[in-house]
Amino acid sequence: MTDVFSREESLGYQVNHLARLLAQGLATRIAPYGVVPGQFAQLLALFEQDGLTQRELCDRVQIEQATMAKTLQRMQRDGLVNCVPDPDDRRRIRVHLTDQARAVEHDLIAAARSVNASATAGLTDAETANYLKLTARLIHNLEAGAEGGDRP
Amino acid sequence: MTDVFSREESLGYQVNHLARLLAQGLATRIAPYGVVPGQFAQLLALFEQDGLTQRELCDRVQIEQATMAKTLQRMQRDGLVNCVPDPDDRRRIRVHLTDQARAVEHDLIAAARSVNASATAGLTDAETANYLKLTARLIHNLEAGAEGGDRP
DNA sequence: TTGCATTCCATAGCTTGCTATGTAAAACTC
DNA sequence: GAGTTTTACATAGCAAGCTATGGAATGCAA
Repeated sequence: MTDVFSREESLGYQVNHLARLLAQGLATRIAPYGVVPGQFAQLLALFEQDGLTQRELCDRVQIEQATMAKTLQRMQRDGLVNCVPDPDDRRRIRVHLTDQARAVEHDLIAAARSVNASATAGLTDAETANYLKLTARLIHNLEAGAEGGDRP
Repeated sequence: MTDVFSREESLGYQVNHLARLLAQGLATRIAPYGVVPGQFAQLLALFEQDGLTQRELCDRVQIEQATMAKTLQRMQRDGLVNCVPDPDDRRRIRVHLTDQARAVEHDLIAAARSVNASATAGLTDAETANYLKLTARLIHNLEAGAEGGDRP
C-alpha cells in the first residue's frame, strides 16, 4: 500500500547488519589465535570430522567451491590445515587440521560462545532458542524457493 | 560444559548464512534494474532524503567511510547517483539521485518486499514482527558492548 | 594570525563472498 | 577401449566489507 520502506523494518538490511556485527565481535576475540571469521565454520566442520574433502567441506559449510578453494589456501598459509591429494581419487584433496589448529579448538569455541552470549544478553534461553529456530526456518524457506524455480 | 559446538546452533553461522541467502535473493530480483545489493541501503536512505553527504550516509547505513567511498564510486559509474562537492564546506560531497535511480524506486522496494516475503513464508505477521524486534535487540546489544570496552 | 586539532574524503591492501571458466581425473556409454 | 559426460579443483575477476593511512579543508586557541 504505502510505499514507505525503511531500513529499520527491512529484514535483509537488519540481518546483514547483525551478521556484520557478529563477525566483527568474533574477529576481535579470535584474532589472538591467528584465526579470522571466514575460517571459523571450516574449522568447526573439521573439528567434528578431520580429513574431509574440499567438496564435503563446501556442502557442510554451505559456501561455493571457489570461495572454499581460496579460503583453504589462506588457512594453509596460516598453518591451520594441510591439504593432501587423495590417493584413491586424484581429483580430490583432503583437508587435515594441523596441531596448531587443534591446540586452539577450545579457545575458539569459547570465543564463539562469548559473542553469542553478548548478542543474546537479556534474552531468556527460550527466546534465544526460538530465535535460532526461526532463523533456521527462514533459511529453509529461501533454500527451498531457490531450487524449484519461483512460482508454483 | 560439553564442548560440542555445532554450526547448526551457532548464532553467528546461522545469521551469516541467512544474510547471504537474503542478499542473493535480492541480487537476482534487482539485477534487471542495474542495482546490486550493496547499493540498496544507500538508495533507500537517499529515497528518504536526497543530497546527503557521504558521512551522513555512513551514519544512516552503518558502514565504514572507506566502504562507502568505493560503493559511491560504483553507483556513480552505474548512473545511480551524482556526487557534487558542497560549496559551503569543500571537504564534503553531497550525493544526489539520478532520474534513472528515481525511476526504479518502486520496483526496488517491491523486490525487497518479495525477498522478505519469501523468507518469512508461513510465518504469521506477529512472528515476523517479533523476529525483527529480536534482531534489533541483538544489534543493540552488540553495538552497546562494542563502545564501552568489554566488562563492567 | 599562526598553528594545532578535527573532520571529511580518497586510497591501498586485506578478507570473504559470488559467477564464470578452464583443466584433469574418473565414470559411464557404446 | 574410445569417446563423452560428470566431478573435483584451480583461477580470474568483481562486489562489498574491514582497517590503516594520508591529504585537504575547516575549526579552535593562543
